[in-house]
Amino acid sequence: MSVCEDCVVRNKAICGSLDDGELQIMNRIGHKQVLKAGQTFMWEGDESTVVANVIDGVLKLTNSLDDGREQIVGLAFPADFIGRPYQDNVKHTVTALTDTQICSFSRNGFEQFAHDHPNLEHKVLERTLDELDQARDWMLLLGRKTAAEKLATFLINMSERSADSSCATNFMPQNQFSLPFGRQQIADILGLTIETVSRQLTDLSKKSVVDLPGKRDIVIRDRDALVALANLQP
Amino acid sequence: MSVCEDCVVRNKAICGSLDDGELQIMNRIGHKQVLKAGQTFMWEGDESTVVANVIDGVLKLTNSLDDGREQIVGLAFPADFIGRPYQDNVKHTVTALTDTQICSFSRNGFEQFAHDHPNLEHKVLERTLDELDQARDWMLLLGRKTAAEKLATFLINMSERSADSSCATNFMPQNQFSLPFGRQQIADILGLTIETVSRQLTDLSKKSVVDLPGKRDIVIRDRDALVALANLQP
DNA sequence: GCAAAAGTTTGATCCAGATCAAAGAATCAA
DNA sequence: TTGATTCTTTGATCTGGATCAAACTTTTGC
Repeated sequence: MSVCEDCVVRNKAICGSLDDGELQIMNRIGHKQVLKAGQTFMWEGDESTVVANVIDGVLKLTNSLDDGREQIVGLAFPADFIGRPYQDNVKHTVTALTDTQICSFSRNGFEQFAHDHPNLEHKVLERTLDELDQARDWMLLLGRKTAAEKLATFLINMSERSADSSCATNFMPQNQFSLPFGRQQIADILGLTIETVSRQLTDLSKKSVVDLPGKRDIVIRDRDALVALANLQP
Repeated sequence: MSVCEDCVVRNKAICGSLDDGELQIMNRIGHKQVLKAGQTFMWEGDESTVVANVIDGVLKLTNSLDDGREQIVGLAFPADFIGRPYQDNVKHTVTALTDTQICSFSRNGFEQFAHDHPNLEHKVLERTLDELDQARDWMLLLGRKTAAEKLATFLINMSERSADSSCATNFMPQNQFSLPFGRQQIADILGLTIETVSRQLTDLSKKSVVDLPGKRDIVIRDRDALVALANLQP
């Protein structure tokens, strides 16, 4: 396995808090691992035995009901942390949306290492607090926004996330990007049906707010209009 | 200000990880504070300057849109931690639902203390991870459950939370409890309107699944039926 | 104890988004 | 290249929950 020095997400992931010596130890307990698109890394209810950093690719975190209804409760992009330390069972399913590379650790090994390196644990805390804020923001969307507002908010959000993962020096949101997933997945993120998602996107396209050159491609033509439609909270 | 030894939530709150000496230091930087029912502790977007432990009472965390639509994104019960360390602005409004007592710290003081006491920071991390799991569970409810399922899930959930705050030795969920809030608040938790909440509760009462002796009182008469209606994920 | 205010229930109606159905597009396999 | 599969769009219809409206209940203040 290659050393962390080569790791593309080294500076953005939690390991960014470690010095070279610490990184070597972490290196010893971590494993690079590949997931094919569609492959599930852990299932809701599973015993929590591994945690990982995403190196490349996108994963979805989902909760679902026994009749098949599914809600995507989070997305993990490169440098994000997945898995559940300090808890015996994981609460949501983690599935790769694209071919994915992760750097995984046994939960025990990770917890031990984190215990000895408060810097690392602090990074995990900061990340978790951010994710909690994001999850709570999303609750407003799920509980109170209309379908049109949901789609607009989603597109703005994705354009900002695409910016992060593309180029480290340029944090401008991208007005042109490709989604790592299809219409059904968008529906599962927004708490809508696939038909409603399709209709709303067609509407946005008819209004010339966005272009849809390919099935998964989005071009934002009128960002101000999209922001207005999103009704972002003040 | 009285010492932490008298504090009723001492063992359940994050300060439970501290020894007596540490607690005395924490005591020096903390202030007991009282909030009247309805009083807002911090506003969404405010500069983050204070954090606190809830000693007694219940608070709601909310996000809202400029046209008044509101979503309750969390509840804080005794021993819970509120506020946002490691971030310059808070992302949601925190408001007392009942008369409330909290133990508050300046964010700076708290962060400094946490930095010097990894045990405490670890407790905050564990709590934050739990809250994140809960928030994500709630996203499934908001995005995918029907009104009837939402009400049933809510009642089961509240009965379990009431158990915790009442008696430390007995963790049995209570079948009889009083809610710290009215119908509109329930609607804001579930992403429904007040009318729908009222109708669903009336239905449950007609089916003899619950009794509603007072405006804010709930008696669960048939817990199995309620669990079945809640469609809790497997 | 009584009027005013606030919160809750109930009824009638409406509509945003779901459901059902089928026709395109794109992708894939051989 | 073609047929099969999968995904997406579009159309028609239905319905759960919202909205509008009004009556009822509880709480509050004097």
